[in-house]
Amino acid sequence: MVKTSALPKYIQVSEMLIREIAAGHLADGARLPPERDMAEDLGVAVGTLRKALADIEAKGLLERLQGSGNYVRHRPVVNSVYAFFRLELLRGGGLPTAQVLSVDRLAKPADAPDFGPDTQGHRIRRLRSLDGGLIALEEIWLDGGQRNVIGPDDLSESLYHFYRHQLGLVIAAVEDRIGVAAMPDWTPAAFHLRAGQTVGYVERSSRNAAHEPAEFSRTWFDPARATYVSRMGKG
Amino acid sequence: MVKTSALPKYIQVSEMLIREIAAGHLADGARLPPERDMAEDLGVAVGTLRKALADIEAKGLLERLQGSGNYVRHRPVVNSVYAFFRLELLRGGGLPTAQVLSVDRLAKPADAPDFGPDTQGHRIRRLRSLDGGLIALEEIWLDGGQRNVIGPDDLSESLYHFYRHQLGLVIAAVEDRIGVAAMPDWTPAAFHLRAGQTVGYVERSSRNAAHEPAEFSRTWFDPARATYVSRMGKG
DNA sequence: AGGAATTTGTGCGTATGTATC
DNA sequence: AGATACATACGCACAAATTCC
Repeated sequence: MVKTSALPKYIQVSEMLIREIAAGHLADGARLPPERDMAEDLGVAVGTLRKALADIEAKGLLERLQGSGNYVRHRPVVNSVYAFFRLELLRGGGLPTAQVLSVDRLAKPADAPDFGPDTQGHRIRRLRSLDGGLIALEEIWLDGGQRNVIGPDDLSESLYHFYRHQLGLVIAAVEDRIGVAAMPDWTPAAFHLRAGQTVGYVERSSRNAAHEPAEFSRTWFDPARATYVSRMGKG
Repeated sequence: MVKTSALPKYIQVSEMLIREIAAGHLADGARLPPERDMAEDLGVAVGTLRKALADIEAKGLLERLQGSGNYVRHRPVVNSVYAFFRLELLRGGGLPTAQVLSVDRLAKPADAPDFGPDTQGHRIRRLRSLDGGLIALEEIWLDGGQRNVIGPDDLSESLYHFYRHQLGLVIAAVEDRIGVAAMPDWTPAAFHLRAGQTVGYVERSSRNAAHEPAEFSRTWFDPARATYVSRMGKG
């Protein structure tokens, strides 16, 4: 029995449009076609498209003006609890993208905190960029029991949609520990920093809705190009 | 010519419900009637009510659970935003103390972001410890208009007690930017690190209840002894 | 200046999907 | 397994804001 359970249409549409913006196909300031035309082209109802556009607006990538149109605004993508913890360019903002380097099923590292019952884990290594410039290296660990096999193709744009819909995992709480560390020995040649260099370092532990450890990650970021931002409170 | 143009229904509904919650007519944890029943009672369409409920949820006063119901969440104010941001020993925890080094009224530094209208500011420099061991240097700036004179004796252990009771200042939101920097040139001889050494660095901007910039601080911490911790989410 | 055309916002009703109890 | 309740999706009509002739 196959469990398909596709994402809601309005999310498919909003992610597609966000990718279009991120890829530069929709330039900053560009005006989208009228909603009714777009909806017809995409084969969805106007209300569905409007919900997608409202999502994109909430992420700060779109400005919607009654009587005028929908305008692309290049800004950082924001979602859920992760809105409060993110890497930004030193001047603020930056459009984030990520590239998966490898996905492996390995024994858990001894120095990692608990993130599930299994003795093995899935290790995902990613290169992270802001506005197209490399700014961080990232290693994410998921418990081996979550799934037998994960391939790079499973991880499209949004890691958290993969968690949510492929693993049934909803991140309910995160704790970040920020400090200073040396770049790891797997730093790719493409990166502008070398193994051993001192950089900013973030260790994250995530918990699922039942408050059980579910994810562990470490991020090494270039403090000359990016800063780590936490926000809390109103507005 | 009078322009009446009543507010949209969904806003009228959400404001009415928010007043009900604020007045205590809807207790914390209370479950609202099913959406169809409420919509009928209020004389609006289900979609309109749902839009109102989504607004209230966005304000944090309501939790919407598919298949279960809509639940009132009475959270007047987050009383301690600082609970989520703190320095800890590497092994976790540690009892925090602070020692005021100096308090001066000076022209604001050029590289500081906005923290009030005045051209001068109060600069507080502190040594911070965990379990008695020095772990950080801190510099806090308050707007000069807050008060004419601040002496070291005004600042006992709790800086936020001083803000609250002496200045009438309630911190409603904070943003932290974390990275790597060099120890400043005013590093006291008593500290175990020297000026110029690379350490962890936090810049904090705080806002008062009116969302106006109110405080600015920078903290240099020893990454070999302490880590900066952010928490977000349930639990 | 003004009015028509365009475009997004609001509101309604209904059918179906999905999670919870 | 069935009932309940919220989520998604569709389509339509009209209002409000902007733009353009």
